[in-house]
Amino acid sequence: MNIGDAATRSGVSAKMIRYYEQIGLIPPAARTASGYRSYGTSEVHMLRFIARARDLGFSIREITGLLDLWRNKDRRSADVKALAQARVRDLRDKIERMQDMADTLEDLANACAGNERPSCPILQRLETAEASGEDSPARPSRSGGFKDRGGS
Amino acid sequence: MNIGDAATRSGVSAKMIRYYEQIGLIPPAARTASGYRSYGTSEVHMLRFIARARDLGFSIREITGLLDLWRNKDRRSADVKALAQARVRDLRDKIERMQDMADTLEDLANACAGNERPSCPILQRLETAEASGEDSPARPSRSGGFKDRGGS
DNA sequence: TCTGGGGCTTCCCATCATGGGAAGGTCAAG
DNA sequence: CTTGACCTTCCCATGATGGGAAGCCCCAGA
Repeated sequence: MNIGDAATRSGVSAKMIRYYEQIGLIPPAARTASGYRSYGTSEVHMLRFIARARDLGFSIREITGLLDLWRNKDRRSADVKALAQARVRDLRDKIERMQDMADTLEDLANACAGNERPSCPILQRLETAEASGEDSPARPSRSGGFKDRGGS
Repeated sequence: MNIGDAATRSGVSAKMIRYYEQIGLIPPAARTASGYRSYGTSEVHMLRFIARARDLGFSIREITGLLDLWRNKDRRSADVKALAQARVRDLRDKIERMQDMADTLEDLANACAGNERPSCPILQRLETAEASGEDSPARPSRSGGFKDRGGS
């Protein structure tokens, strides 16, 4: 089948299939006499594998490793497990920090009166708490200033 | 203080500070007579806010809105509140999707023996699609939303 | 047999956030 | 005054992905 069919069947865009081939993630596809890429079910299979892994947040680099494990008869499940667990740790950590920020943001919203008066108390607190400039931008003398040599 | 100090104090690299200024995320810094950018504590504070938001996966566009929340004091508090609440909803939604993903991966990892034998359900699962629900036919759609920059 | 439209090819460009590095100006300590 | 760390701008690269142009190919319909 042509690349378009392979794309719709695998869920990987034709552009991406060519890209994956170009960077060596997948081997070069067979070509028809006129130069069209030609795919079979095993290629589509592999592309689906890649699509799934991308969906789960694996980077291309990680997928390279997964593909190696997948294609290798001697693959060790421990390697696969370690990869997945690393991703999970990564995600859990990120989720935790996102929850922190969501909570903060929610507090901020709840502290707002939500009327037509300007300024939320928390916003003011944030500003005045830290906004006290100390250094002054070194005023005059030396008219030298600033050259913008030739930029666009 | 100079950009280097601001960078180390905020956790945003000097490169990124200039970039943020260039794209208008932060206002142009004051300049010394010789052209050096000059920062005060409020700028550092703002940069730290940005760093945290970036770390949590907010896009620059989203951070623009978040910054308006606490930087723009002339806003009606109702607007501030609505904006904050919208962000919170977005955040909770993303958290939920990330949790789904983490759960799926964790299940897969737990089902993996993690030994020298080659059978690991993760690989089979990846082969046969359906990691966590129906998969949409021709729509690649890289699990919407959160960015996964800089991982393990 | 011709023709039109859609699919295929490669190539270049854009994105977003980030970093590397070059070429040159500035500053502060020795 | 020299030196080395720091700053300035500008250009280029990355990783994944998409957009689009120029040109070739294939098949169905007239």
